[in-house]
Amino acid sequence: MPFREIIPFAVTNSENKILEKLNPQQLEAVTYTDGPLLILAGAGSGKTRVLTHKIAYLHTKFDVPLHNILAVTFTNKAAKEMVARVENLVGVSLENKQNRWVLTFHALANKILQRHADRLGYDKGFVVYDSNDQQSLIKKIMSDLDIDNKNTKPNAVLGAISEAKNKLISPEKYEQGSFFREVVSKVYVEYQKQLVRNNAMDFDDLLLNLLALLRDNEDILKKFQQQFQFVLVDEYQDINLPQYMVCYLLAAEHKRLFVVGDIDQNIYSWRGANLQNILNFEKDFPQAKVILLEQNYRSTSTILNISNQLIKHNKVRKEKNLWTENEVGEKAMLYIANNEYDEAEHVATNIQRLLSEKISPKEVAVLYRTNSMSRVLEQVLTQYNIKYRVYGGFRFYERKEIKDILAYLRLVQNEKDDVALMRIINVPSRKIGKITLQKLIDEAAEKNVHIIDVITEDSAHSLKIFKEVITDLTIAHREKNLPISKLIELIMQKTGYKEWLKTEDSQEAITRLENIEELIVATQESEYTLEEFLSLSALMSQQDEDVPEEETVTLMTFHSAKGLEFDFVFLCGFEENVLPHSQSVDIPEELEEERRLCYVGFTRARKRLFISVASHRTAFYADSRPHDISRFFYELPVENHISIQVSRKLNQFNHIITALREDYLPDIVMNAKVLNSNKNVDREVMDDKIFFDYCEGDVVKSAVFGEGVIVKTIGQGKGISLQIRFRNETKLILPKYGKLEKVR
DNA sequence: ACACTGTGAGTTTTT
DNA sequence: CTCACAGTGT
Repeated sequence: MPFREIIPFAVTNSENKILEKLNPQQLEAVTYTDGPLLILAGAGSGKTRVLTHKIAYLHTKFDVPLHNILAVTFTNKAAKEMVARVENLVGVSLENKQNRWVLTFHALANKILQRHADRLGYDKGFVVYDSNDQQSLIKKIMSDLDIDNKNTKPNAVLGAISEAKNKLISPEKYEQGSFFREVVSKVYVEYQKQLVRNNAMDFDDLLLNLLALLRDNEDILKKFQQQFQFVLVDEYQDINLPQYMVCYLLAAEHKRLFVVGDIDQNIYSWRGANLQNILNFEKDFPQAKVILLEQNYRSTSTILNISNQLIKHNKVRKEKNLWTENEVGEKAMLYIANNEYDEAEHVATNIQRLLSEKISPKEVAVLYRTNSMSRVLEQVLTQYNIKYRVYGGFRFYERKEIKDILAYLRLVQNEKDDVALMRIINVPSRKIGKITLQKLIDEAAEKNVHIIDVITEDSAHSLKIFKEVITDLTIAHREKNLPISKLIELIMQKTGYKEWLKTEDSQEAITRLENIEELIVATQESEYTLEEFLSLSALMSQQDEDVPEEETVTLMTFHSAKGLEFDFVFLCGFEENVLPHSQSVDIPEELEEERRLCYVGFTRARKRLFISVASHRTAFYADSRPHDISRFFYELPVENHISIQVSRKLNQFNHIITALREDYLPDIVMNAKVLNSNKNVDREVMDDKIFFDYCEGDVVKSAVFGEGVIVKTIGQGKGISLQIRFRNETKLILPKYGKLEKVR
């Protein structure tokens, strides 16, 4: 029976508040309750709004208790925001975490499993292993199995195992077929065994175990199916197979599964997110209703047109037509820089200009494809005195000292946690070296017990002391029921960690102490049990940390920008082999993902887009290499949408300019000094190759061939060609085409 | 046990 | 180039 017929209510005032200001499609999406619903929500079309209003609507109109509504997101940040917005709408606090079911997939799994893990053979207080813990366990296993970790890298093995897990392939069913897969297969079996032995789950296990729990325990499944009368899922395009199955199972009873997603914003398929789940929604749920949210409230029509044109080139998608009533706004700017420093200076000067126009730095974001690109930007922004914050770098909970303290806490809570023990048995130094530890590991493996168990009366003094400390802490925790902050202080004291850092007396040690102090303060306010705190800290990322609201510009990767929006967005490195990334250009599916990534970048901007290209870029070890403009450029509407500007440091024979000028000449604004290059040549232009006085015997450096000596010069000025002897070969080079630097 | 040196590898990363 | 780690030397 359709849900709305069960409990008809009159329209109330609060309901009005919830439903007003929604457009017709949003209204339909919010009020539809009859069955499975797929909401295809374009960028900036009010997807979070629909989700939160839907929860509020169900609660207010039908009196559905909030704990009967499950809302799943991918990030803590999204969950947090959703909670805040629902609270605001219904005027009720969702404070009670027991009854709050607006959370991430992993938090959902953790919450259910902490209650029922015994059904799967785990103890109650299992711990969650983060990627660092995973890595150390894999390394330990590979060393146990005598696998050479030079040729087979632990990280690659871990990746393969995770991939298998996401495809629901168990260790037993893992197909071998190659040397690498053989290794993975062996490690996988052992890895899984040891996780269970350590009473630990990795991120993938959380989902797999939740799935197993629901699949194999009718009573538990029924209980949650009945509890969750409504299941809402955010970012459905990013869902993987286990997540999909969890949703399917939980919603099987009431069939009220409401999912929101945007195929064009799937950028995590390399982590197991599978577009098929959203593409097949209507097949999986034949009675499903589909609603398209196509009105964009975020960006200018210029930005939207550019984005739409780009994403049209993808084959794997569902056609939609994102439109807006917003104004046309300013044209996007495409800046062609000489190199990455030039690019960064362009970014910095433009930010400076924006800030001088009283624009808040919080409304400015600088996006790039790879983290390594942030270095030059940071350097130049610092020079320009522009305050910035790099989003996504190190997580607080990933700092060494924090992980050490957490490892102690974990050991106190679960002495089976061998990975935690291995981490801190010699931190601070107790003169327990690799050899000693390896002996313990081997002995434990032999007797099939945990490392701590093989430390006995007969063990070395240092080992006994260590075990004693852990036992003391455990007793203190169990019997005195200490709050976590007090327990951390006790750990600092008893383990000598505090003493160790204090005697070190370096700036680094001081920072570490401060970080631990911060952790103590943070835990003072929480009422979590140790168990809850530990799983929570593993499921936390830096995006969730409460960073004091500062007036700074934001730097981040395209990936981390998803879900955010800014008035002004700078997209750096709009180049072949950067965006699309070199490792994606040959694979059609990955190329489409790169295009989606670019689309995500574009659609972050509300008011104006600044795109930049560096005609030369230094990557890692290599010399500065010529880069071509991204193929995506040729997919954009340039006329009326993009104004192209060229750095004064470039000459008109630059490879990018030559490639572009026929088509785009009218749009290109070359710097006057370059166009009038014969007069008034300034230093920057002098530095550039075509005005160079080349002589025989000069040593020059080519980006492609390295250093060489000029053997012969032919011609003069711009048209000069040079015969150059490089290390292994002699080449005829026309300096106007390739980058050539004078060495001496 | 620890410090030093040489080698190799280096997209993206919601949890 | 720069970081991480394995291997060597004291």
